[in-house]
Amino acid sequence: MMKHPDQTSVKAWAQLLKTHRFLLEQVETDLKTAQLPSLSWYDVLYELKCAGPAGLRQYEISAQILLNKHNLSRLLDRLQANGLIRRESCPEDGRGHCVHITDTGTQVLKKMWPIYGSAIQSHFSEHLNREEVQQLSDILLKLMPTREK
Amino acid sequence: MMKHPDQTSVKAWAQLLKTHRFLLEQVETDLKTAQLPSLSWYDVLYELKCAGPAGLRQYEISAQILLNKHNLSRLLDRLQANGLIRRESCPEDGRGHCVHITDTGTQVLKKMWPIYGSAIQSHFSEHLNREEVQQLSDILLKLMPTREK
DNA sequence: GCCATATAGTTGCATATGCAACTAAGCTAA
DNA sequence: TTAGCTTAGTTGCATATGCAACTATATGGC
Repeated sequence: MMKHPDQTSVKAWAQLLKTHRFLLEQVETDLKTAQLPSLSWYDVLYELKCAGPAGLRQYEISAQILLNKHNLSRLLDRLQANGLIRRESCPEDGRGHCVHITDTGTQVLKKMWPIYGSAIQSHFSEHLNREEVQQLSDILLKLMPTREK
Repeated sequence: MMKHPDQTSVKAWAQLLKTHRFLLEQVETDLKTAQLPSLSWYDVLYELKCAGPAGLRQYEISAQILLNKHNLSRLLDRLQANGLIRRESCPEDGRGHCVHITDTGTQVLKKMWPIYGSAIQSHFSEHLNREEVQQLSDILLKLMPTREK
């Protein structure tokens, strides 16, 4: 026997989908207008930047940005073709690759942030007060799986 | 001069993207497992169902589900090819079409809801209390453009 | 060591999306 | 009326995504 959600929950869910779609479109448009790559590129470059010189394995990036491995593989192809990342063979695991951000990649990341940041500001933060931002963040976090050790 | 978002806002924004991606994947998987069509089909069918016998113009659907016209056009192609909707020429406007849901479409919608509903329940509502659901809904709504008359 | 099985990543194919150009019909105003 | 602009919807092309099958290496039991 399946439990079904109440009306309020359904509305909230629908609102989540709709608002997300709306905001994403705004932000992507801002990036495109500034002739910058899309968010998915930013995500990968950002993770690699945070990882530092050690780089990341593909499955780590995959887990981090919630993109499945086949799509990540091809996203990395594109990034590599544009010289923003480098794949190196992995000493500890012959199957895998260590992915590193290149200098060009770092520069692209630097160029993207002002636009991306101000898009977040103007489409998102500007419409909420401190408390709302915090509440939203907390609630969304509760919907994600708890990371077991 | 561009204003930039504070750290908390950026975290909340990132959480929005991530949680959305995570939940969508869960729900789509549930639908696929039950051998049902994807959410985008549901969205269209649902809007048409609500519209009743008068049907909807494509631009109305487009505005409602925030899907641009070219993609909607092809989504409708697929729905029509599967016999779930009907496009009729529009008496008031020779350029446009009136889109109607078929009986088959209504049946598909009916079959989808139990799965979709219980997916919303298990991946979404179940993890939040009443107050959180309401807060989330309200906050998300504030991020959407205010419908001017 | 050797087999079965699991994991990392890639590739082929079908489908979905974004963008720009297009057709066709309505609207406005001289 | 008709010329110029706008709107509704479709189509071609490039790109992105999902799914399943594949290669290659690693791991665990015997």
